[in-house]
Amino acid sequence: MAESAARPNGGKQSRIQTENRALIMQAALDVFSADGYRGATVDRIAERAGMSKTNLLYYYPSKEEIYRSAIEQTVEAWLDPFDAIDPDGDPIEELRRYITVKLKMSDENPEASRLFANEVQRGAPLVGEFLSTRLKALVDEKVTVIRTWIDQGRLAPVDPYHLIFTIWATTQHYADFEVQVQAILGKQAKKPGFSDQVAHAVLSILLNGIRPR
Amino acid sequence: MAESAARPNGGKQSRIQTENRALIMQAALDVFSADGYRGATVDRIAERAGMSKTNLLYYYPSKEEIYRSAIEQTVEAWLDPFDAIDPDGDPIEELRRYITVKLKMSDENPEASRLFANEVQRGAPLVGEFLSTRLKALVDEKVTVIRTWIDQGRLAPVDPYHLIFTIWATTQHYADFEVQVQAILGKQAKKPGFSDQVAHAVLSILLNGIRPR
DNA sequence: TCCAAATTTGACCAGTTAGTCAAGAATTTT
DNA sequence: AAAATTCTTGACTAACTGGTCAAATTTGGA
Repeated sequence: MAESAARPNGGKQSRIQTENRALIMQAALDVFSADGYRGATVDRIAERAGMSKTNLLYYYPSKEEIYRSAIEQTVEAWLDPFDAIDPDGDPIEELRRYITVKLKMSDENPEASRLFANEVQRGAPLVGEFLSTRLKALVDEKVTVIRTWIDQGRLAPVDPYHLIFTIWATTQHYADFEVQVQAILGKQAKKPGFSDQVAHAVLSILLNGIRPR
Repeated sequence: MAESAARPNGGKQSRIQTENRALIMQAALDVFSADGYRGATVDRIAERAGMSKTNLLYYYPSKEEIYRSAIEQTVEAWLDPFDAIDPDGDPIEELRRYITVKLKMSDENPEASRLFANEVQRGAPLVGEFLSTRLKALVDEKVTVIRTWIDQGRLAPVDPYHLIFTIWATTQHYADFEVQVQAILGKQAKKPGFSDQVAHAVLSILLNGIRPR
């Protein structure tokens, strides 16, 4: 008897499984991030993945499951560099590195950023739980680190929560509002060195502020 | 012969017209900002506006037209305070005022912010033209102003474009990621003085930076 | 090669959606 | 008050959507 594709044998995936699941995830990222959960159609995701809708539903049992997988994948990738902020490192260097990594992620995988943004803007029906438990705990932890740095005089006395929000906002903006950035900057936003230029400008503003010195 | 409601007589709107159009626009803002263009349904907008779908379609001929109206309204409100940045004012004061106003807009009308964000993230099918013409021109104008301020030594030498993006990103974040902010800050994010607290923190970071002085 | 399992698909179904239509109810004008 | 206009609605349609099913095709190991 043919088993569900989710677990064809002892948890191992065949070559075809691995390939097709990867194709589906990439297509899901593209379509969900562009059209939102309700706006996306399984047909479109299938077309983008180069297979029939029926076949796609052989690998993932429902639209919601495809979405859930795509979101989970995105969230994990999103958390890693934040978690990596080192309490024992130099504050400015740690934040510089985090901002640089996040800008790079926005540049290289803007669809993931938009998918997550879309989910949160919808009211986070799926990741709401995650936000108020795991993410909140992690943020609280980093906030303590930042407070220590401030107490040691190694960082200006800013509200750590809003500092984190400001970093998230700024770095995500270049993915989420990519079209707007390109409309305003023109073709320069597509040139090779652009992401370095962004990193330099953003770091300059967040590190030094805009008040003349 | 009954004429289209769009122009019942010489352009004047009856009391009922005015009332219902306002109801529809508010409902459209709510629903489109939560579910996106494709995810929103005319039925839901009508329900939210407290009338039948058929009646709603009497006032706006199609879903797209409802969306277009809501977007246009939002864009206009969004442009005003940016346009108001005064070349002859004090740079820090002008930017402080702009940031404060934008934060207030995010606080008071987060739906509008999310509607616009959603449109841009979708690839700006409707406002794309606006972004690369009118908005670009306005941004270029303000960039010149900021450059002058920098040349006069009244502002730190930052890239004006990215300064503007940073301000937009940060101020919009509190509307677009409202759920995330609340999940992390808890109930404190709902208290009366919260928006002032946000304004203070964001201004402190953007004006002074986070490097210790 | 042969066969069982895995993969793929077209036809189909039930529910939803944008928009139409004709007719009834409310409001304004005369 | 009567007539004309504006407003409102339920019933309907055609297109689309998520998901099922049985049958065909392909794959990989013995």
